[in-house]
Formats: sequence, C-alpha cells, structure tokens
Amino acid sequence: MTNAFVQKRDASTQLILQCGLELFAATGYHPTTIRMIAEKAGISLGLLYNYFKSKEEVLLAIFKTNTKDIQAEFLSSKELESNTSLSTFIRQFFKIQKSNRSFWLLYYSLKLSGTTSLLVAPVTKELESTMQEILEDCLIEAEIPFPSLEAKFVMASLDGLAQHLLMQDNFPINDVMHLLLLKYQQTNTR
Amino acid sequence: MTNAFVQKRDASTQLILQCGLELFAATGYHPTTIRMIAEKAGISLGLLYNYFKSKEEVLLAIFKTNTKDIQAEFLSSKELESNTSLSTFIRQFFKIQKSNRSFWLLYYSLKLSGTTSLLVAPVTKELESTMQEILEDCLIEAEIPFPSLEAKFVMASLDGLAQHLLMQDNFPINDVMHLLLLKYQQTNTR
Amino acid sequence: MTNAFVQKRDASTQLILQCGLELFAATGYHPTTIRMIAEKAGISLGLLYNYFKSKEEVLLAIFKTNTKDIQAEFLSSKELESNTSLSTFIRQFFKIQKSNRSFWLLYYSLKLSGTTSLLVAPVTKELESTMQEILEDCLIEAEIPFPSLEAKFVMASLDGLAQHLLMQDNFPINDVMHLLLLKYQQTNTR
Amino acid sequence: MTNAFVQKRDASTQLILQCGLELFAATGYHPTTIRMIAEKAGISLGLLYNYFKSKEEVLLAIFKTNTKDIQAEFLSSKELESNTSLSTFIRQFFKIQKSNRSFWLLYYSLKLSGTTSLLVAPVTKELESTMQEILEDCLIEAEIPFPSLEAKFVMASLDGLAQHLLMQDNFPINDVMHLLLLKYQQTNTR
DNA sequence: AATGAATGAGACTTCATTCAT
DNA sequence: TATGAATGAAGTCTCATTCAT
Repeated sequence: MTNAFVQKRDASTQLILQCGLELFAATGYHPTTIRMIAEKAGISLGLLYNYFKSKEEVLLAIFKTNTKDIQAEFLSSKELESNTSLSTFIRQFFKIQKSNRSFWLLYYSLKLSGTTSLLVAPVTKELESTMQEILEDCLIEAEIPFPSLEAKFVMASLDGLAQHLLMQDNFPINDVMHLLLLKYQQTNTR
Repeated sequence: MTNAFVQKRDASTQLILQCGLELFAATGYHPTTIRMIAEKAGISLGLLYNYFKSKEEVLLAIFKTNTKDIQAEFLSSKELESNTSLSTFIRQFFKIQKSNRSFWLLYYSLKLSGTTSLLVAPVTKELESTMQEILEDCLIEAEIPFPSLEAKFVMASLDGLAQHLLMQDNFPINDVMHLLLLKYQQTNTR
Repeated sequence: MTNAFVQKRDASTQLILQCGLELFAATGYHPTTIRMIAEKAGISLGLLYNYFKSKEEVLLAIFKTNTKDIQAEFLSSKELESNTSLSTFIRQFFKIQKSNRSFWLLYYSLKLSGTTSLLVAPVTKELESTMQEILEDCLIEAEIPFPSLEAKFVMASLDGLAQHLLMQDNFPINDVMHLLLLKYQQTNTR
Repeated sequence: MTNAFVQKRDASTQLILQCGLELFAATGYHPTTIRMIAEKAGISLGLLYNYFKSKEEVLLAIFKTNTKDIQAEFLSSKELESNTSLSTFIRQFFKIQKSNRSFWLLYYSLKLSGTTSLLVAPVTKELESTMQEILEDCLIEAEIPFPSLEAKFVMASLDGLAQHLLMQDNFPINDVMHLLLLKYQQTNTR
C-alpha cells in the first residue's frame, strides 16, 4: 500500500523533472513557466506544487539528480578501468554529453547567467571537481608536464567543444576529438 | 540647435546601452528589468522607451554596437599585421575578452539559452564567421595540417577558456594560453 | 468534481462578460480598464486573464454571445409566426433593443469607431445580414415596391431611431414607431 | 508683422485641426495619439501644445469649428430659399454629409461613446437643435400632420442613413433619399 | 515660435504561488 | 492525491503632458 503510493509519487516526480528539464533546456529557465511543465507532464498545477515547493526547487532537483547520476557514471567507469587513460576520459565525456543532451544544454546556459547561476553552483561544484580530478589523474598517468595546468586547459576545451557540439548539428566532434588526443599522444610517444 | 538635441539623444542612448549591458551581464537578461536599467542610467522609464521600443530592442542594440566594434578591432589589426600569426590572434582574442568583459559574459550566457539566443544569433553570426576565418588563415599560414578542422577545435577551446576566465578570478589564463600555443609551435618547428 | 469547476468557471466567465458589457457601454471601450471590470465583478485581475487572454478577447466574447442570442431571438420568432409581418418585425426590433440596452449602446458606439470597429465587424456581420433578410421578406410579403431598397431605408431608420432612443430618456418611440408603420400600411391598403 | 504672426499661427492651428480630424475619424479618438497628429501636421509635439493645452482641447476645437461652419451652411441656405422645402433640407443634409465626411464619422462615433460623448455634447447641441428646428419648419410648411413627432422620425432616419452611407461605399443614397421623399410628397399631393 | 528630450502615472499582461474542494 | 480556480505583485510598455533650450 505505502509502496504503491511511493511508486506513484516517484513516477510523478520523475515525470515532472524530465519535462522540466526538457522545457528548461529548449526554452530557457526563465521563459519556461511552471504551467508549461505541468501541462507537458499532464498533471495539474496544484499537484506539481505538492511535490516541489517552488520553481527553483524544480530546477535544483533537476540539477541534483542529473549531477548525481553523471558523477556516478564517471566514478564507476574509473573503478572498472585498471588504468586511467586520457583517451578514455575524453570519450566518456562526450558519451555522457550525448546521453544527457538536455541537461548539458541547461547546465551551460545557466553557468554564466548571473543571478540564476548562483542557485545551481553549489550543486554542480562537486561534479566539476570530480571531472577535474579524474582528468588530472589521467594527465599524471600519461606523464604530461604541468598536469594541473594542462587539466585546466583540457577541461575548458572540453566545455567549449561540448557547447559547439550542442549547438551545431554537424559539428565533427569525432575528428576534433581525435585532434585533441593527438596533441597528447604525440607528446607521450615521442 | 539640432546638434544639441542629437548630442543629448546620443548621450542618453549610450548611457542606456552601457547600463543595460552591465546589468544584463551581471544579473542575466531575464531577471534584469527595464526599470533597473532606467534607474542605473538615472533616467525615467519613459525616456528609455523613447529610444528603444522594447527590452529586446535594447538587447539587440547592445549586441549590434558591441559586435560591430569588436569585429572592427579584429579586422583592423589583421590589416596592420603583415603576417597573420596564430599567436597574435589568440593574444588579441583574450585582450578583447578583457576589454569587453561584460559583453562576453552576456554573449556566452545567451548563446545556449533557448528562445532568447535566437534573438541575437543573426547579430553575432558575422563576428563569429570573421573570427573563424581569421583563425583559419593563421593556421594555414602556420602550415598546420587540417587547418579548417583545427580552427574549429581552437575556436571551441578559446570559447571554453574565455568562459572559465570570465568565471574564475584566478584563472591562470596566461599560462594556459602558453600551453595552447606550444601545441602549435612544436608542430611548426619540427 | 469536474462539474463544480465548470460551474465556477462559467459563473466567473459570465460575470466578467456582464460587467464588461455594462462598463464598456457606460464608459466606452477604451476608457474602461480591465481593472474596472475585475473590480466590478469582484474578482482579481489575474482571474480575468485566466479566462480571457486580452481586453480585446473580452470585447469579442461579449459580442459573440450577445449577437448569437439576439440572432436566435430573431430567427425563433420568425419560425413561430406563420406570416412575416413588418409590424411584428419592427416591434420585435425595439423589444430586443429594450432588453439588451447595454449591448446596443456598445454596438452602435463601436460601429463607426475606426480601428476598433474592425475588431467586431466579423462578429456582427451575420446578425446584420439576418436582420436585413428578415426585413426584406416582410416587405416582400407586404407587397411594397422596391423591397430591397426599402429594406435598406428601414434598416437605416431603425438604427437611427434606436440610437435616439438609447440616448434620450423621453424619446417617444411608440409614437414614432407608429408613424413609421403608417407609411407602409397606407401604401398597402390603397 | 503682427499680422504675419497671426497668419502663421492660424495656419498651424488649422493644420492641426485638419490632421486631428482626419486621424480621429480614421482611427478613433482614443487610439489616436497627440504624437500622431503632430507628425501628420509636420510639427513638433511642443508646438502643438503651444496652440492647444490638451488632447481634449483639440477635439473640442475640431467640434467647435466644424459645427459652426455646418450650422452656418444650414442657416444661410435657409435665408436664401424663399420657401423652406423638406426636399431641399434633405438634399442639403446629405450634401453637407458628403463635404464633411471625416467630421460626421467622428461625430457619430463619439455620439454614443460614454464618457467622451459628454465632452462634445455641449458643442453639438446647438447644431442639432438648429437642424431639428429647420426640419420641423419644413414639415409644417408641407402641412404634414404631427410635424414635431415626424421631425423626430426624419431626423433619426437621416442619422441612420448618414451612418450607413458613411460605412458602405456603395450605399444607394440617392435612391433611398428618393424613397424617403416619396413618403411625404405622396401625402402632400393627395 | 519651435523643438524634441524628459517625465511618470497608469494601462495591459504574466506568472509563481496559494487555496478551497 | 489531485484539481484548477483564484490571487496579486511585478513586469513591460504607452502616452498625455511638461520643460529646457
């Protein structure tokens, strides 16, 4: 009985978060209204407010579940791999980009957006640190000089590439990714 | 007589655009209200609407003047230099970033933001093409293989670096820029 | 459950339309504010906009329901009467004028009012045609020469009389109506 | 010198009134802005306010000059004619309608429009009385029974016809006018 | 006389949120 | 749990009018 309720509740919650994410990503956080989310989820306004006490809460919940899942993905694969390779990290980065397209669109669109970015910054901080650390480990493993500095460069490049990929349907991500890897393999094999 | 009017008009217009830019950059386009802009500019709401017929128009005017100025900077320096060097381009890119901080913050914050980005996309297109072309020329000049593809990579990296620079006060941009240049100088001198 | 919502909704909608009609008629469409309507209806501004998406929509809804009702009245009585008599039509015209005073005031006040009349013209067209047709039938029935032309005259006269009636409390409408009827009875009985 | 100033002033005043009339008639009093009038007249906002102290003043001035002129026309022709004939009056009514189309459009559009009609009512009262009186004289002259009552009918009919004429490009005003006259000539000649 | 910059009250409208059922 | 009616603060925008030159 209780279980059935919980399931129902969870199902609705998930639906709201999914619809919210898609709308926020497609339309932008501010132009998206709570009503739009409720309608897309096929529920009433009131019910949405039973689950989330404000629009900001919806946004935060979206960020919490998505960053949690993505961080888990990064960490799990790290454990599986015996050696941490830069190539693997970068491939995984873009794989994750691909399978969470809406989230990353939202993530990057809010990153620089003044007031609103302050809301989500605390939530994304951990994921960002994790990525940065894994990346740095990869660079150390590959014996790249200035690994910490280089990690900053690669991370920024990946963010830039991810954004160009999100916005251009025909962005040659695989070719460009290859170019990036070459820069470190050359150094490595010389 | 007429001149006095024109001067006043221009002064108010410039003030509005400047205040608008700063607020949009600091607070975000949507959370910034027209009233905030008018107050910061020390003028009445009505006057703002004498010069711009909507909030969107203010945004567009900001984009038009800034992209025009920045594009002129890129093109003028290109003419002065006899040879087009990658190093020069990248240094200029960050110099321009530095001297138009607010604009670039606004630019990147709107780039991925759904509906609103559609508004400014037509205005930014030309600047983006210009940068891409100059960059490609530099890479050709430096005899880098796959210059067109590499230009996409560098452009995306620069965007990523610029954003990290905008958001982190202590981002070691000079060191990282050096790292980036090294990757092409090595190739070049081999 | 659903029914309760529907009832509430309908009650509010009707109230808005009724108050809107009265205010538009008494004060004029443009000088009447949405706030005045909401206050007269005893509801909030926001609720009005839940049901009507603009001031124009309120106006149009008022015209749609009223023209529909009035047209139905004209047509129903036409079916009941075996013979169509000019006298009956004219009496009915003024009876309807009397029982929809506010609407006709609004109707005539917008008829010539530039831009705004274009808004309601499509809605009133059908009612006007119906009245014109019924009137023409009456004149044919009465064997009046030039029935189509005469219908134009009578219709215009009725509009003029209706307006004078609406504006002068002591307009001797019954006497004048008698004068009008005499002109056709004389012709008929000669 | 003074004369030149006065002439200039008068010319501007006339221009403003003419442009105001046309815009009020075409667009409606409320939707027309003072700025529109100034622009159409090719003068500045400030200058308009040198001549008229408010929008209402412009409207009133339009009504004052036009009603004065029209009343003069009615009265002058009355003096010229030895006998006052209904036919002459009606013909003159429509002649005046034709040569002051914009004014009559404005006149009828404001007649029923709540608050605004109160503004102009005092100004139009005299013209209306004059017309009513002349008309009544004509009916007395023609020995029509109930001349006062009949005058109310004819006046209302003329207003109705005028409005239909103003709104329908192809309204057969001459034929309809003939129909109207017939009703009184028949009576008269029997 | 003439200009148009400048004002600000007030209009329309939106939308996150609450409430009664 | 679920609904959608209801709220009202706040936003965008308009426009008659005033003011400095």
